[in-house]
Amino acid sequence: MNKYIKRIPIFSDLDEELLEKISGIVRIKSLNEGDNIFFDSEPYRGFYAVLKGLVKIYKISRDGKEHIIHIIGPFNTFAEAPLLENLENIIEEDFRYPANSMAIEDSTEVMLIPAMEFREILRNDINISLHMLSGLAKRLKHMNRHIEELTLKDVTKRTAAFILNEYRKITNQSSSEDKLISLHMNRSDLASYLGTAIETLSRTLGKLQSDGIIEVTGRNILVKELEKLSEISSS
Amino acid sequence: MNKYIKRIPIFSDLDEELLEKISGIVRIKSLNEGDNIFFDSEPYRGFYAVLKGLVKIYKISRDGKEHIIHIIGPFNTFAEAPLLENLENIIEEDFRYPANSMAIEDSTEVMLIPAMEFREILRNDINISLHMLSGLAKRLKHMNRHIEELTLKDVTKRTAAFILNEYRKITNQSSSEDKLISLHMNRSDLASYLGTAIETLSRTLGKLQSDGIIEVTGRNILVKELEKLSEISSS
DNA sequence: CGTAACCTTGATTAAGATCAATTCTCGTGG
DNA sequence: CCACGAGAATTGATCTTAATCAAGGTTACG
Repeated sequence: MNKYIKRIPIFSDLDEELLEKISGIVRIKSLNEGDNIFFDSEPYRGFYAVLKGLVKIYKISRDGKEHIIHIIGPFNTFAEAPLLENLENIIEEDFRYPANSMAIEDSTEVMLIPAMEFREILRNDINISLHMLSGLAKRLKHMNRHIEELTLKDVTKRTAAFILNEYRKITNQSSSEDKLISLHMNRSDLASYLGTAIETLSRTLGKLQSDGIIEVTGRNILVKELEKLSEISSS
Repeated sequence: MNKYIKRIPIFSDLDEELLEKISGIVRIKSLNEGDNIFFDSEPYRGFYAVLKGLVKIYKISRDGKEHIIHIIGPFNTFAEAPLLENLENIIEEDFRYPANSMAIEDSTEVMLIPAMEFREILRNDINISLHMLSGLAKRLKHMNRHIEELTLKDVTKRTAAFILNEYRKITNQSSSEDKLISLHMNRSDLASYLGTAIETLSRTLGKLQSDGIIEVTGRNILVKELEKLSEISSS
């Protein structure tokens, strides 16, 4: 059995037998930065879980620009919607991935959970479906916040909110005094996720640094004034 | 039994006995435009379904401005997230509504599905949870599109996309030749939903009208050039 | 070292927010 | 039935933010 499978929220708390069954249908894929996972409109195979690394979900606009909608980290799932949207019908051909996805870190690992097989499991186990409900609800909440931020806030506020969020992620899991955040991605991806231009992001980070609130070194950010950062993001 | 209950997707296809049970726990509320349903941070009672009319979900930013995140029409549900997010724990006191909600049409009717009672039903019936999964997945998709639009498109494109979407809703349900769309809401709400200012929306609608693409009369919009509208929204 | 990708900084421009002033609409009471 | 007033919508002028265009500077890696 894959050693990471239990750490994926929707599969936690399942009995061994079921976990074995799921382990039997999944496929692991190793990727490097820039490796594609699926393309927009490609036939739907199933959904994914990130085991290691970082994955971006993005769309390409008419003028060829890339726009990142989500960034998915370890033990989070993505692309479940096509599977869940239509659990009754089995007309598999019509299902397509609704966006593109790509690894944005080297040695990223993802797990494919094939749609057909998983649908059967889902229909027979209420626990999984309850877990998935809870997972989707959390995602909804996260997206609500994202929408809120995109409409309510200017680039500086959005950037501060992002850094703050990363900071909290780190301090939550490791109780070390280390306030150093690693972005794990380049300026281009971060700018796209924050809905701004690379140049604007660069200037914004520069401003936050010259104000003594953060210290930027390449892809690392050291938070110096947590209070001020929080103040900016929610003013 | 409430006559509308079967038209709510998550309750469709359930057997009569279960429907009776659900009917027994829900509460109907009649509202007029401007009537509040719940406030941000208010203790969570349960989720809602719109039976008639229109409801907005919104946040108030620090500077006192209102920002509409969703607009919910008949037979759609809202505020399920707090219930689903934490199905195991019963620590009800910590649950709060994550935003405000208000009726934006006269004689709106909503149905409250109380959290405690419904949780029990959900745990015992796999059909409901599968339906809810499918409902949430659709919502996710819709939100994805909304995020996409907010980041990818300028106000004109967003406005065109909105009108196009309303147009399709109408032509899907009634096969009449009537291309007249009713907004069912004032400029302020629409502007907020589209993430722009009232004045900008007004100018944008004016421009689309003077270009002969639509015809605006108060809250009604007549689509004159469907092709061009579609062209604008996706250029 | 050399080159390409990445990042930063500067100057200019465009979209849309904001402020301000009218006009329109509609409900109410004389 | 008309006049009035308030809220809603439009129109105009100005200002701000951030996108775009352009040029250097840094870093990583063969």
